[in-house]
Amino acid sequence: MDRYEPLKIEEKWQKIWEETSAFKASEDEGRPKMMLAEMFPYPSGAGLHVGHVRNFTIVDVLTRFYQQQGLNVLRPFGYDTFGLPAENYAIKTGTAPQEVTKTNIENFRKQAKRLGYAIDWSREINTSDPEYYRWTQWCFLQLYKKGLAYQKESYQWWCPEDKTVLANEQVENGKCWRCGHEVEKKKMKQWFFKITEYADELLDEIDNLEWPEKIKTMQKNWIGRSVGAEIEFALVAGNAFSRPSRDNESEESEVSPVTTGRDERVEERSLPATANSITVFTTRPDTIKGATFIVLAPEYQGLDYIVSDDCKDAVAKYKADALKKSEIERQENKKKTGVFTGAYAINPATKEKIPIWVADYVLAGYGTGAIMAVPAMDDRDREFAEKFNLPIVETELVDRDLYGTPKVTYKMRDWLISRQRYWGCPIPIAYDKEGNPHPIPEDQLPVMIPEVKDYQPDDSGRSALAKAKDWLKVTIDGEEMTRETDTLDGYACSSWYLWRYASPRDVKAAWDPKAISYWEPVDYYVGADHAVAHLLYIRFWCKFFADLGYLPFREPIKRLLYNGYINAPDGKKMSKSKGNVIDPLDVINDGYGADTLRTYEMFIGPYDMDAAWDPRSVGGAYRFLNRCYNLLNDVTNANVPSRAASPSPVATGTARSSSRCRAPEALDRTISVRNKTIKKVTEDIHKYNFNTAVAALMEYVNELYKVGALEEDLVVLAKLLKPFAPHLASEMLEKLGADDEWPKWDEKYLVSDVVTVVVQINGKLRAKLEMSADDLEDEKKVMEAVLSDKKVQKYVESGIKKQIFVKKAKLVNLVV
RNA sequence: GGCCGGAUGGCGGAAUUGGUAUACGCGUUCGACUUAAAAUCGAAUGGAGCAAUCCGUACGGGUUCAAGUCCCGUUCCGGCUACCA
Repeated sequence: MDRYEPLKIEEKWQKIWEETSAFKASEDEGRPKMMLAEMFPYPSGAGLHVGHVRNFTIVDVLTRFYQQQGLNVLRPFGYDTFGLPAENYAIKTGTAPQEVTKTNIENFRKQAKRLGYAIDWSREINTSDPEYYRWTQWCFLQLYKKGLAYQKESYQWWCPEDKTVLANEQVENGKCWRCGHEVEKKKMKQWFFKITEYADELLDEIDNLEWPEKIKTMQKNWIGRSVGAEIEFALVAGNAFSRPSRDNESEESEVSPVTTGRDERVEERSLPATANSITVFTTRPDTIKGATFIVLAPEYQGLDYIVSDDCKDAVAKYKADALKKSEIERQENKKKTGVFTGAYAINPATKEKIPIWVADYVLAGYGTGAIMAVPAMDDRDREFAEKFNLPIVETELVDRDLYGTPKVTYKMRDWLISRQRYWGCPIPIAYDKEGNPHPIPEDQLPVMIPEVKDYQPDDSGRSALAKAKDWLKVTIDGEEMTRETDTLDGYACSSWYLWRYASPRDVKAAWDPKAISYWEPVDYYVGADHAVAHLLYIRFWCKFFADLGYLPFREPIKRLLYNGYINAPDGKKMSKSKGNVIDPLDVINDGYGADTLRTYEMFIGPYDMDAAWDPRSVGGAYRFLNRCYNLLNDVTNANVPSRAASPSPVATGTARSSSRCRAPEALDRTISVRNKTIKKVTEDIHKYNFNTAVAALMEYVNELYKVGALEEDLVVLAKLLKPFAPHLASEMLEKLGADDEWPKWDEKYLVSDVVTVVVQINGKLRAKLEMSADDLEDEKKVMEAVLSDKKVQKYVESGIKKQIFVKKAKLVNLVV
């Protein structure tokens, strides 16, 4: 009698899948398609994480489920390889990131294969492969041509110690995540993508997506559309037209690092600088009669024009203080501060003269940087008014359009894509002698990443690309130019990779229109991160390339599944420094095998909730698969004496070709359970309830252990098991001589002849009666049976006030 | 501060959407097999009680024949966001 040896079985099937290219997909107009993908991983040196396994296994369960249902399924795989870790490693060791990346990919691929994923390996992609990033550069040029890639001055986080720009998430409490040095803002000319151009469509189409509500809400909030009005408040003559004595232009360019604390939103806006009026933005123009003062942001451009002489010093001091305050200080201290400018404006609705104040609770980067304060309606305005004794008047509402012009504003800013880093996709731009940008001609792509010896960035604020002196020189249309040394944000590389999967080896185009229109949009996209950034950027690019005619759809992802994290047994995040990391390969190699690991991670809890790893529960998944294997043994070796140590009915009561071993009732019961299981597992997978699908399979196996298994029971078991434990299931199906076609259930086996009726007295369970299903149809018969029950009679001696019969629930409730 | 989720045995979690609370798994206990252990198989397992029964889904109310599920209030926990006018 053989034992369940997962590593042996898994090696065998992985070899078969590899040699037969079992999951290679190709377009077939005659068959319905299904495309699934996970958010492709960054191949770190640490290899696969149990979190990857959960993510990839969800995709794999769905992939195999639909394969077994006969769909033409594409499940590709790729690597998101640009990024800081490889660059840091290069700086530390002098090893080229290309080398590190190559090693890491090989390791990831090997590990993913050990998990038995149904991947079409011929479609593997890697964003740092020149054959890939030439098309990333092509995408950039399309955006550039349409004016959606542009340059402007902007402030960025800068670590003076590491001499590098930092992304927002690399700044922790105002300090560099690597060296702990306090970061500062540095003004640099930066490239942006004009995502705001698509703000409305990105927002409006969210509601049509089959995405988790959580993600949809986050995207809506991020875009942050506010419908309101801009209203002009005339300044009171006398203080309105005095030009400031000194030229403040130079000062303006030094100050006003307007930031919002959000990624990629470091930016300043061109603020209105009118000298005789102030334009405010409000979502409540109807409350204008309650506007008793105006507040300007400290950075408000033109502020100096309106300040009265006696207030100049106070305003200048307040402004200087506000600008000196760090981001953290401004975020932490929410107490209202501000100063009077000495100026007044006229409320167009009430014709009242109202004072103009400066306060840092008004943000320069949003709206016009000026607000009309309605303390009777707005909590912040009220707090400010109370603190500075400004008038608070109850307001009657007026028509919204009476005094202003309708205006829509967004919280979302354009996407900053410049990175002063070596290990990224070079921006395909060169500058002429005057410093004007020129696109690199498409036939000169890719702009290769130059080889350098030293990857460390320096004080110049330029990436290490600047050190490749020869590479910097380029001739375009006979003119000598200098290349851009910034690289693209990694999110640019991942904004189109799903389309590359359709024709990954295409040398003529980024993607093949025919292949794209067959496979995409993606049916299922599964990930645990990037709720806003990546998932918004890819939607943006999709709309852009649809407008250009390159894509036949405007939304790239039909259904999104957002899975939870797997934490350490103590409930904390796994991390190398805490030493609580579970290595999935260790779990496999310990003898449990990949099927156990996969099944366990699907059983661990609802897929979208965080879960804590429980080493002991892994054994539970293993025992379950072991029981499946033992059933297989019993059925295929029916004439062999039973396991010596196991006098279970399975071993003694089953035979390959005979149902005589089971009593007729047991046979009926098994048919019913089998059909119920098919239904439950099928419906659960459709609802992504992978944990209860596995539980249903466990129940099924428990039942087969009790009453004995027939060949047909095991064929069904193996088919249903295959998405979760494909190696074992394949082995079972092979031994049973069956295909893997997804089984169907028959409703007629789901209804049983005998039903249990529950009797409640005053809502409390008091008795259970067995009854024929036919009798249940007749309320009179049911009540007769209920009232003749001795236990029930005991409770109803005092008489029945009311009786309720619920057929659907097979329940009777008696009120006494 | 705002928005969105949660709270069920010793633990992870089920519950047909108002109808038998605790499926399935882990753990624990007992039994079988074994020289023994592991593995495997079987049984039990919310709490109190000899029992009949009573109490149990964070807490306090309510609606209902019937509430884990619906409504009102409270307390914790998690996520996102953070003065966005």
